[in-house]
Amino acid sequence: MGTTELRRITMTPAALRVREAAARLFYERGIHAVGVDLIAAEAGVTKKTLYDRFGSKEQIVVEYLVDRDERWRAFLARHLDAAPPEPPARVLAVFDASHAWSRANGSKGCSMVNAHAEISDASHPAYPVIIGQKKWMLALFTRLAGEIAPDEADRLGRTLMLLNEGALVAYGLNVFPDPFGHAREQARVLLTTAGDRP
Amino acid sequence: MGTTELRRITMTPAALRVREAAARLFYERGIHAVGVDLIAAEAGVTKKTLYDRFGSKEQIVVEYLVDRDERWRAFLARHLDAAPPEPPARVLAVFDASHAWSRANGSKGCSMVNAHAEISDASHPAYPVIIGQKKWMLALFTRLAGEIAPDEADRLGRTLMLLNEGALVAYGLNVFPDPFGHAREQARVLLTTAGDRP
DNA sequence: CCGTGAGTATACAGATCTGTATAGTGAGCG
DNA sequence: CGCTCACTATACAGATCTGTATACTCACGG
Repeated sequence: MGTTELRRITMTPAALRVREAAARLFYERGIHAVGVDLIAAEAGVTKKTLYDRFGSKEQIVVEYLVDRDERWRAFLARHLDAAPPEPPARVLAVFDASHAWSRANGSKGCSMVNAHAEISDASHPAYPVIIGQKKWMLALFTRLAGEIAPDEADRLGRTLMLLNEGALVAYGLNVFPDPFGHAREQARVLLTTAGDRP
Repeated sequence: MGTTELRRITMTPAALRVREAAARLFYERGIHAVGVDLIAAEAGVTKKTLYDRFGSKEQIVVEYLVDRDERWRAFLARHLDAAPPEPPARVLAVFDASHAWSRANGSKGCSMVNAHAEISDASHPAYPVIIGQKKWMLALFTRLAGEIAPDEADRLGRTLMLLNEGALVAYGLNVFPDPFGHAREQARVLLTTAGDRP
């Protein structure tokens, strides 16, 4: 029931440097705009090594996105562990995590959404990774909302999802200042009125 | 005060076919993944003609996005003209327009957001077009919200913006069914409670 | 009737793309 | 010692990328 299966490539030090360089370049310039020669050069590695480890550029893309997904989930888990136990505060902690993540990882929006824009085929191995993260986020929001207003969990979870995704876009495109703060405040209001009239 | 200036290329029939083919290919496969040879072939035009009209691939990208922007604004204006004059109904008409537009134009999300993901340089001539459309949408939402609750126009406009952008992403990635319907309903609730307690 | 402009057809330049081949180095280990 | 493994260095294959050059057709307008 995991998000993906395979992906059993040995992460040698050189492979880690490749994934690191690819992650930065893919995110900043886009996947198709970055060639394997550049990735190898930035990683301080020959193309031979790169292909020995990953086998194809497509596999590098998959490793990039899977790693990004795992990092985000761990990052979010840390924020949730540090949050107060009250359910509404835990929801707000998700928006705080999104904000902190975006500030730390650059302002080009969501890696998954950006990758999706460059992948035409739904049979691409990176596809389930992208969709999986969004479904997982919706499930998380819905679960947290269910601890506040069980019979409105679906509606609230979806609304929180829209606010968070909207904030990610607004942050990346600099539409207005502090979109995560705004989304967080709107989420707070939403949960307050939902919890007050059960 | 217009969004852009130049863009004075003569749109001959062949040029129109080029822009049409490029628009479809760019949106479905991504900008960097599509070459000018393919665009010319799909448009039934030689590369000579393509370069005589546009001069560069970059210019084709700009024309693609400017045209998309103009089409969307005209499309939205038609929906707003057909909507009831009551301000809340006009806000909901924006979400209906987004829904109809997305249904008609494919499920790869927002052209502007996708293009932004592939453009690294902020000095790219397409940049102001992308940012311009989002700022314009925020201004529209804020103006419409101002006719309902003037002293909350900014807050409501921004929240409506997040709901709409979030729905665009959720629709493109198929996160849950009918995100525009959901966003529209949440907007309705938001405007009702805002209008009721001035 | 002659020039202009939009278009076709084809070939090519030079760079860059993904991916592979050959040959060799050096460290760890049984 | 000898084997494996991670890695370097270099060259190249074949395709595709953006962009240009040459030579031609055809319609229209002064």
